[in-house]
Amino acid sequence: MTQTRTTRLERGRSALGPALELVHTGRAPTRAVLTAELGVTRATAGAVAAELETLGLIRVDSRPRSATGSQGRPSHRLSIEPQGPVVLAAQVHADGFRAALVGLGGNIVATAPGRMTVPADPAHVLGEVVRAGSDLLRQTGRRCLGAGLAVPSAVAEPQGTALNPLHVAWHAGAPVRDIFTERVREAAVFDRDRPAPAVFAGNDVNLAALAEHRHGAGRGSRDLLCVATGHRGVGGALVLDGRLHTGSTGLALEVGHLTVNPEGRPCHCGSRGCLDVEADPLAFLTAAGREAGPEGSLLRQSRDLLRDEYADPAVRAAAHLLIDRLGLGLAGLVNILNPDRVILGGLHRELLGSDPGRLRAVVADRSLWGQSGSVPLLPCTLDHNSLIGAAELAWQPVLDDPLEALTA
Amino acid sequence: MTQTRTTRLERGRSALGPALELVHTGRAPTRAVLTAELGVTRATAGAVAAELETLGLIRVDSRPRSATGSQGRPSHRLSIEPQGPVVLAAQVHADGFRAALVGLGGNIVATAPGRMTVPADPAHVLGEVVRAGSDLLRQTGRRCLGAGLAVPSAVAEPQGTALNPLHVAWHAGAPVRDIFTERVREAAVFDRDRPAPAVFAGNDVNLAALAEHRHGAGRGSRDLLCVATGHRGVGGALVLDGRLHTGSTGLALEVGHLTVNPEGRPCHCGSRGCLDVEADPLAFLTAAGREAGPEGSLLRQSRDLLRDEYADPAVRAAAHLLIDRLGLGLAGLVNILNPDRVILGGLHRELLGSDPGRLRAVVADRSLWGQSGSVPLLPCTLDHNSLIGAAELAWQPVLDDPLEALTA
DNA sequence: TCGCTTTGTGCTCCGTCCGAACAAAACAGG
DNA sequence: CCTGTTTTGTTCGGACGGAGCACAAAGCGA
Repeated sequence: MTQTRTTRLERGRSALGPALELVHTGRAPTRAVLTAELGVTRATAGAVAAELETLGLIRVDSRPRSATGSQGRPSHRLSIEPQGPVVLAAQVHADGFRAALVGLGGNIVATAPGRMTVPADPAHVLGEVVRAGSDLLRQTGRRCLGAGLAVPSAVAEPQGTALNPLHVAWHAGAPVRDIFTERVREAAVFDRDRPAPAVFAGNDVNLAALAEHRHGAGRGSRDLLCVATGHRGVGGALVLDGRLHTGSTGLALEVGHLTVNPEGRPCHCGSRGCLDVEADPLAFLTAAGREAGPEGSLLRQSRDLLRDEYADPAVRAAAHLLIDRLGLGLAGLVNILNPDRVILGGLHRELLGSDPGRLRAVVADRSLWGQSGSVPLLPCTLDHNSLIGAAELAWQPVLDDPLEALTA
Repeated sequence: MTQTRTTRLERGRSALGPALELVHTGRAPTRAVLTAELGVTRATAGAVAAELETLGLIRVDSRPRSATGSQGRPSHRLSIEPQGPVVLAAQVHADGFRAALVGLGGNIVATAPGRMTVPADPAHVLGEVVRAGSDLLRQTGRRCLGAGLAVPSAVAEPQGTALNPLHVAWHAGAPVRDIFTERVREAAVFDRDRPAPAVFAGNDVNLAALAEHRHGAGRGSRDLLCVATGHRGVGGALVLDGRLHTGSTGLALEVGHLTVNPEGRPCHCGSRGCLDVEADPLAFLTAAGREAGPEGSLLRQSRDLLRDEYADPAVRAAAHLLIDRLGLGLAGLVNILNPDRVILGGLHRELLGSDPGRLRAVVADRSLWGQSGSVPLLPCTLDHNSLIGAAELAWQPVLDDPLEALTA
């Protein structure tokens, strides 16, 4: 009897995956740098780069367009193949969705927005999302290697269900990953002659953090904390060693119920003064004495207020109040997670911009150890970071083992 | 010119390390299981086991003492070589220290306690520790492959300094790792003809968690949270995928300043009602209306009280109060970290034992998502878990690459 | 005793990457 | 323009870890 091999240590034994990841994240602009980053010989790096080019994933330019200025033979330049394959990425938000085709390197190749004025059930919304995506695929004629979805809700793993999809009026526990998978398969978006790739879904803040880690403000971080607020509530995410930390059931970094104001208003969780109700756009508008508009416009409304009426003492006071509460929450998270960098998205990004010194001071004051207190606070820098993060999820199998993903 | 190799992807390319780790943690009792766990062929597993035996680390018994009951040829049994090499492990606590020689598998081969009645500076204490350890080595004649130290303080990385060594009256920022390293090198504890191995230091709760993960209540967990209290303050630790998560500067899981009682007593951190002052032995004794003894006996005093006088309504009320506060803190941590298991040490272990239902209910009630609420809460099971954890730290290089660590 | 099942062992083969020698492409200086 | 220097790319042989296969060994059950 022959032996049954249980593939366990099998994943990505060659340097192909790491090499692609280096080009993907822009850390290997030339073959010489790739050689150094991989820690292999020039011969190996050359073979690896050639194979990735053969697979149609990267481009190797032997004619460097510009002299580097340094001595020696110029190295071949490496870049993502602009006509290469894409993945289907989508983001669902309070009042609509956005579908896109995203290439390696976080390049958005094509994108299409969609609006939904009435709350619609997930099956309908995701059907529209996939229809928009497959339209884009037909128009561009690209090959599609995977699909990823960002939703404004915690996503339970391994089920792939949306647990608190507040903004989109779906029922708690909606199996968004399975629905999305089904719609994508129906649309016949992938190569017909090969096994269909896995389809992914994740929380939008988590995916924003992942995208920022690979292509934005989080580049180079080994221990990245991201905190962001959209319209209601506060979300968090942690990227450890380049991988999203989702916890054992996908529910890690649900930071909304940290206590930041013991005398604060009651929260639906039973406590009071939670970050969720003390540091989101609604809290900001209330603190500034403004009337809150419809749910899907709270972020825009807050952002406009902060930018256009910062001279108004009430607005400034509200900003300071939110900064202080956010700072308290961040300090608690820094004490627990000890990240090497913190990036802020949504309204928190604007608050940081409005008074960086104040927020840094609060965090430094309330987190232990001066060293942790000096953790850098940075704004998110990518447009559509959740969308790009959804694409990262879909690209991951290719990054892990390009050969397997493309030919096996 | 020949190429300069920068060793980067070099670590542990063969299956030797993973195999040793499986035997070390008891997950590979036989060669057949080892084959399955490694996901390699029987031939490879056989070669690997033989090599580990040659290195003197494990024992391969071809004569199984007991029939397995199942059909087929009985597999060779694998076990840690009882006469194999050891590491020097030590733990410093409020009123003394303990030195030990620890083999693979978490086996304490020899141990020696030490007492210090007056606060002593770290250089003196660690000198005594190493003296005790090298005495043990001389008595047993074992080969020593590394050294690890557990201290009741956060340890900053990569400096290896003790940031808040409250119980031992050392100055904040004492370079304990360097001092320990120096003393160990002076004592000529390692093989003379080989480069001296690295020496490690870590926080005692962190190391307890690591030990429990490999040999105790945390076995098999991928996402283990540990919370414990000794005499004063509360410590936390997280073991992710079998590795201690220390954060970017070693200060992760400083959980003492989570707010668990908004109206609580002020804490030195500037806030009030912190876990540190609301859920440690001192808080328990105070709540029970008892006079607190000397610092180094608070845990014993609390434990005795809980065991012997639980009938006393004041004691029971104090226990319930602490359980409620601890539960609030655990719920916050569960929301942030989403562990698959929580283990409790020190007084928290006893509190769990005194009323498991109450603590589980509080955590379930205050952590989001019923699913996370049902995260298992378990007591620590190992004696001297910090000590064994310190040994784990010292064993890690051997587990990562046995060949390199033993012969290179 | 004879199958049946499971595990251990001895070979060959293959893929990945190292190491070294050599070639190519730039710059600097005369 | 030519030459040496520097840096990078290329080619080829070989080491090494592990797969795959055939066969042997060691237990159970009838």
